[in-house]
Amino acid sequence: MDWSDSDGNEVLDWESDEEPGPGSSPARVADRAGPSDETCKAGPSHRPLVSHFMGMGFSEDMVMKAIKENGEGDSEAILETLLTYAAIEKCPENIDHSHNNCSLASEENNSDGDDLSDISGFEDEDFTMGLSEEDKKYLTLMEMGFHPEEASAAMRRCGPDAQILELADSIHAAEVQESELGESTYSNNKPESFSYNCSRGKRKRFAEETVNKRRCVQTESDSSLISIPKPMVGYGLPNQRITTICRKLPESAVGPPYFYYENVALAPKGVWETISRFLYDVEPEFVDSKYFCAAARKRAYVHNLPIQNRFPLLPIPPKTIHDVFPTTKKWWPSWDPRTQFNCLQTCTASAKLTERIRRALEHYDDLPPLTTQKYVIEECRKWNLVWVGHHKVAPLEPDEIEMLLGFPRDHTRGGGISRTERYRSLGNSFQVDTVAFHLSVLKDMFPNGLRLLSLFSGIGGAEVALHRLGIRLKVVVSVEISEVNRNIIKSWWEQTNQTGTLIELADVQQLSGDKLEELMCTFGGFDLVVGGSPCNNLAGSNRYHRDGLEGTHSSLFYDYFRILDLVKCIMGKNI
DNA sequence: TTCACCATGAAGCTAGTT
DNA sequence: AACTAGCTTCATGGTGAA
Repeated sequence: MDWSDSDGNEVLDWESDEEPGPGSSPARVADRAGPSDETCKAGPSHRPLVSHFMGMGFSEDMVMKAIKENGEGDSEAILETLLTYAAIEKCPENIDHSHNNCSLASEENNSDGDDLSDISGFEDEDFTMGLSEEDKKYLTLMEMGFHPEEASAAMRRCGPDAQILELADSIHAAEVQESELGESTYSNNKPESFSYNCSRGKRKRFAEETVNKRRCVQTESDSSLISIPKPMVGYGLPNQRITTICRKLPESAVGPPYFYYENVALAPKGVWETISRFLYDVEPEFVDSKYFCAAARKRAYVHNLPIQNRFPLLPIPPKTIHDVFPTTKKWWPSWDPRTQFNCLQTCTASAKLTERIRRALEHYDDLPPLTTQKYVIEECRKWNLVWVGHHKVAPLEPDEIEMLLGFPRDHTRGGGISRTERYRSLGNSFQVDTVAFHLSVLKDMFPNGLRLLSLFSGIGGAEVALHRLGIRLKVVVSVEISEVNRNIIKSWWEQTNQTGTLIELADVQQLSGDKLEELMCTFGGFDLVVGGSPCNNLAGSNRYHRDGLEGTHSSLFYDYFRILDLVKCIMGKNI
């Protein structure tokens, strides 16, 4: 059986997509290799300093020039200059400006190396505007090629006032210590016991190994807790000028197929460790959609996609409440400081609550007492209420939520779906712009379209994202338990005049190996396996059954893994 | 301490049917 | 009028991170 693309026009080099290319971090690559012998060429007076920076991966010429510019005394300034040089050197050829509206103007302004104000590496002020100094330091560390967790850990160790150089040193020191102890938390080559390689006969061993893995969770979770990076920007945001982060995937994680798994970031302790362990030790990418739209949505994504040359969907959505809903500005009281929404959930505020708020405010003109303000703001934050009149708040309408999440207007409207059901479906969905940004790297790889296996499809967030990216959907096998959601996808499929094939199935648990093999025989395999399994038992807002990954609904994650693993095996990478 | 969180389930409501 | 099914409303708390 030939599992290559049926069109025979997409021969991908699956092994090389994460190789350090021209866009990879000089800091990172050299860091791993250790200081080079070339250090000796540096002048005697500068030698320790030059070695230090060359050890971080900067070229000798660059270091010498930076020292000359700043003098030897100010290491922090030298480092900033070096980062600027690195940015200038890499930007034009490594960032694909054709896909986004990234302007080179500010880069030109910085090209003399004197203006270091933009060290955070962002062109679009939108994204840096709200960031604290601490956040900016974090981003700088990431641009230097450090892993998000390394950066977070160093910032915890060194405190909020630590300078970049001190933080970088701290990370190096930690690495040295780890290597001396013979264990590396962030190592690309994890111990054998952690890996789970797909191989012949694996399907038979699946159940047994799954149980063993589950058992491992309790004992290992304490020693390798994943910390959530702050700011929650993942491997970078749109219009970020420097994308130097380079990650090396564990061998067993490399496709085909590509996979993309999503769930709530703030899951109970140990959950993401378990998910990551199952999904071939790929570390989650934590992203808050507040950087992509006007509503927060803290999620983690485990995927084996390349992270270079991502581009955002256009038009870029507005990121403040006032920009999205200009009419609310008229009624927005000065004492309500919100500029963005909290997470759009599956339930909305009751009419009684909005009435209680109206009554609480009716006796005051403009400035109610602080206790009233506090009460109203608290409820507004909790339920994402907007001001629609004097002293009058209201929950967001379903079509407004559709817009915020990046879906076409009326995507969930009609077809017999109730209003409550719309809220629930939307609350459970992807934020399309965020997911599309991550999936955008597939556009150049699959110019003729791709074959998608979409598990827990919901209202088709992944499908909509790929479509909006202009990626043709040759085949979509969508598995979704809810009939109304399946109808929504089918309706969208017809309305958008798709030319591919859509197959809708109801239950991931019923998707057997045989059925999967049959589908893959028909279509020649899948290029991408997307899924966001239920979060019911993980979400903080569930006060009844927050039972973790073993909960009734959330344990369906294991079906995502089971199916992905089957696809990997059938695609035959190791057969 | 404060804040946020893809929720749940019982009770009430409503439209349709007999 | 009585019944039913499906939908809406309402009240409810704990965990984890900063």
